[in-house]
Amino acid sequence: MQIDLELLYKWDAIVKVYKKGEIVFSEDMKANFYFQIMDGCVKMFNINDTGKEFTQGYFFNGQSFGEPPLFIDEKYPATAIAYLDTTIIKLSKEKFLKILDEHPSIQKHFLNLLARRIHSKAMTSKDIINQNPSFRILAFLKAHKKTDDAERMLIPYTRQEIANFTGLRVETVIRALTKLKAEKKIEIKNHKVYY
Amino acid sequence: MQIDLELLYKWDAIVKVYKKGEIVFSEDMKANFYFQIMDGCVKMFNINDTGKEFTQGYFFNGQSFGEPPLFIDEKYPATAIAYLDTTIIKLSKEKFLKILDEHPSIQKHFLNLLARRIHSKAMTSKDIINQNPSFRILAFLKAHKKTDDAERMLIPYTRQEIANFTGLRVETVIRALTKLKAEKKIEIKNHKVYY
DNA sequence: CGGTTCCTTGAGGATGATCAACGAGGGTGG
DNA sequence: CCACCCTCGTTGATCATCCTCAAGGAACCG
Repeated sequence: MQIDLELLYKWDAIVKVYKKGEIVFSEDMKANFYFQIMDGCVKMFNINDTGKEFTQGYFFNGQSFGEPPLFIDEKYPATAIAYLDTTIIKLSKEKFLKILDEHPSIQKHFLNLLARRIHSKAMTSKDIINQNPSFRILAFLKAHKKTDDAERMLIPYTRQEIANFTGLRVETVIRALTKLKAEKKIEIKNHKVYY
Repeated sequence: MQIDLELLYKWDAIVKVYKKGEIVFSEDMKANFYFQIMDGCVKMFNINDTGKEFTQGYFFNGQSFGEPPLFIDEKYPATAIAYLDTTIIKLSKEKFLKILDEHPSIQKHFLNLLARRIHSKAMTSKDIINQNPSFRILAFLKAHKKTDDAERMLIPYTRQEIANFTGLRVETVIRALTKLKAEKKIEIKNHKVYY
């Protein structure tokens, strides 16, 4: 949970429901609001000239997203859409910045949040750029399995979604997964991937 | 300039000179220090299994680098080396965090810094992943020319360095640059690239 | 000058993208 | 309950792009 809901309400935050597929903000738009998910899921992504998607990330219950441009007066580098029907609480940029000023602990919280995001973006870049399909996918699986548990866990993404995260095509993902299965790096049961 | 030198000295920061090519920290190392460049240049990069480099970024006079892991107890995601003979002032993690606690304006400064870094990493990813060589290079040139000036400016990077930034091979960069020159998107005079 | 680093070009090859077709599963409405 | 549809997964064949390898040239520096 990022900012306490009580506090957000006190500052006149408004709650809005986005239908699945609805755009929350678009690439190159000016950033005017702080967004925090109360329920649902949001996807951030880019589309290139040929229509191929690159997924920057998914955000879930309690998480905020699209904050960096609020701090630095830059446009959004990606588009955010509701991946499911999603309830979002939003607060104007000015009030958000004021809350940070008045609550050092919240400011510190965002410092940590942004640090984690940079770290994960740096990891993502190095795990995709210059790497072969199997490596990219394995790195993706590792990153999305927070725990270091030895035991296998179900990966809740479709092959297309994995492709969008890794900059590959579906067919390439499928063929790489088959190879990884043969190498016992993953399991596939009933078309579901376990890592 | 990040943190005032006087303040750093007051907290017993130490100054160290790194010879060109010397490693400041390595990928997967624990983060124990805050680093700020007094003079010189530092490169952050990763090397993949086949020895190919991906450059995460260069840092110059007055800039700090490698801060995110200080906030979140993570290992460094990349290696930092002195690109030139470089003088760096370093402060222990604990004292760095204490300075932030005691100086809200500095904390805010880092919030802005990290926001800028995330933004730029998001841009880099979308400009590399799923994009063709010319597009990647053009995006790189645009990003490294801060000003929006119409006039051309000299790009101070070798073709190999551009390749390392964009995830391409030197030969591919050279061939793409030739094409871009023919399309008048860049100029090349005496082997030097202008954008 | 001699050496080093950087740039350039060509030929050939490998990898992942593309295109096309089909199969499997799950949900919905008649 | 079955038929249909829609999304997701799968496979094979072909293609294009970028990488690789090899060789040599240009610029720069002590």
